[in-house]
Amino acid sequence: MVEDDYIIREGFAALLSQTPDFEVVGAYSNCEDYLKNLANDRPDVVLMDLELPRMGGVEGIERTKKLRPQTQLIVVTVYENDGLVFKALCAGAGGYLTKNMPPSRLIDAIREIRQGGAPMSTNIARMVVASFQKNYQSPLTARETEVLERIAQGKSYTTIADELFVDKETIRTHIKNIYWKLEVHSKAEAIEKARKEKLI
Amino acid sequence: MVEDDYIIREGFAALLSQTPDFEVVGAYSNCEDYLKNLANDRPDVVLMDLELPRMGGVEGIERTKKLRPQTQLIVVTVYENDGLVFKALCAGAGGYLTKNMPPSRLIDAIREIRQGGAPMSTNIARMVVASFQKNYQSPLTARETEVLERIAQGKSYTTIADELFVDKETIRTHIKNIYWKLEVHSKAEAIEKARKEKLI
DNA sequence: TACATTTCACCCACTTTGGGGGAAGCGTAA
DNA sequence: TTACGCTTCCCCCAAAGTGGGTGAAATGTA
Repeated sequence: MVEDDYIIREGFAALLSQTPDFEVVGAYSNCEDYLKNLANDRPDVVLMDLELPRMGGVEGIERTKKLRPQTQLIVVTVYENDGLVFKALCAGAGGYLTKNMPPSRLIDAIREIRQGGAPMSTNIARMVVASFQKNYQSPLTARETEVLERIAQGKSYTTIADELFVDKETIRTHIKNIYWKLEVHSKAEAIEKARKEKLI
Repeated sequence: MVEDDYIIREGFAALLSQTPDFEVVGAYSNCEDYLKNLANDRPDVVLMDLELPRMGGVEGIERTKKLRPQTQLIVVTVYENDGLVFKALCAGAGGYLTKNMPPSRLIDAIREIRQGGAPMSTNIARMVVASFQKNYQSPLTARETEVLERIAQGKSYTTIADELFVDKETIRTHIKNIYWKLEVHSKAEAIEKARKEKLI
């Protein structure tokens, strides 16, 4: 466990220690000490806070996965901020809980991740699923979206024209209209804006 | 509810009907009939099977979201296939359950999605979270990965060179090495392969 | 009828791309 | 020490791609 708040850390440790089949092999207040002992502690599951002194939790997750890939990490934090959630998951977190949960949820979550699951708080799960879904009120037409998706795959105008069975000039017209609608002037800008607004 | 198996459909309908606060406004064996009655039924939550005669479940989800965006959909299926799961979520599913669950899970899931959650079976949640994570044994170096990520953002060699504070020629060398390692000969192929193998 | 969408055409100038070659400095591991 | 991989930079070439401009016809829909 890595958690800088003494009260919470000891509380969790006490809870887990008295649970059958659970053993707390380490409880640290910062990532540096935790990583130093990672090879010795050999944890199955790590509970990781994100707001930590010096090295942040996301970097702690990354380093853990590099040093000991089989380690499972569950983020336990107060942050429900989009960016942080996805950074933590990309870094290798296998679960994400917010601190407003009943303590029993922690026990369940650890069992769940050991059984091949991905324990998440309600809101986090929704954010994760929503990240797959497109914006339903796009300024782009169906055809333009189709073109932009292929642009985002790195395809050239010629390739796209062949795939859609139209002339290269048609694709160029679509691109011009896309740029005008998105108020951009290049592929990179268009892709960035489209991804940000979930148009593709 | 859209479910082509009579036994399952009637079983679920019976279960839900006798649960307090729940009302079954429609139980269909195919998407066509379901969509025809969608405006009339005005469901809060739809349980959607994926293997259906004629129109598939994924298209059913898409059409539902276009006709009535506020509708919440939970996929209930036997398929745990990667492709289908992500297609369903991209199409607009807000939850995904596999049929090997206890019936009580269905009730919980409907309550969960109404409270802003995203109910998922254990394995599905893991697949979804895993989709954010990179391949830890990439053939590419850190620098090459950095370059390829920017290529996938549609940036030109010149732009990438400026961002990384190196010469355009350096980027060209990296690209050549990336192409050689991935055994590809163009941007589009490199992006496709890198995304497929989760190198970026 | 008016409008949006989709399709195609031609002009220009500039950049990008993929492929070939070579090389120097750096650190690490055999 | 040697060898290797990584990162950096340089040169050549030809083909293709890109962004911007203007115009227009066919379709369907409100």
